[in-house]
Amino acid sequence: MSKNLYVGNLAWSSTEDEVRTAFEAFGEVTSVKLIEDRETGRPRGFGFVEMSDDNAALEAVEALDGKDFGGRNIKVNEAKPRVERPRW
DNA sequence: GTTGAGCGTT
Repeated sequence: MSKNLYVGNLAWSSTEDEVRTAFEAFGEVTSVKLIEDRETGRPRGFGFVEMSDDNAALEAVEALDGKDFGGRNIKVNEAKPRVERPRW
């Protein structure tokens, strides 16, 4: 099973590769998505990490939540289900 | 050349 994770309080200098590497230390990372402002293009300082193994994802949450990352304490939690694009 | 809560548009 896969689990989707929310990562917040990221440094603006943080990249998807850094986040991916940090989470790959606990399990296989399916995808990494850093969110940035759609209007201005500026990084918002948070993102999402999808892991193939849910228990590994929980391990990463417990291990990386509140930990120093990029000079800042990041917040890691289970992400809320994103609304799929409505198509009608 | 900036800023700081927070859940994304593939």
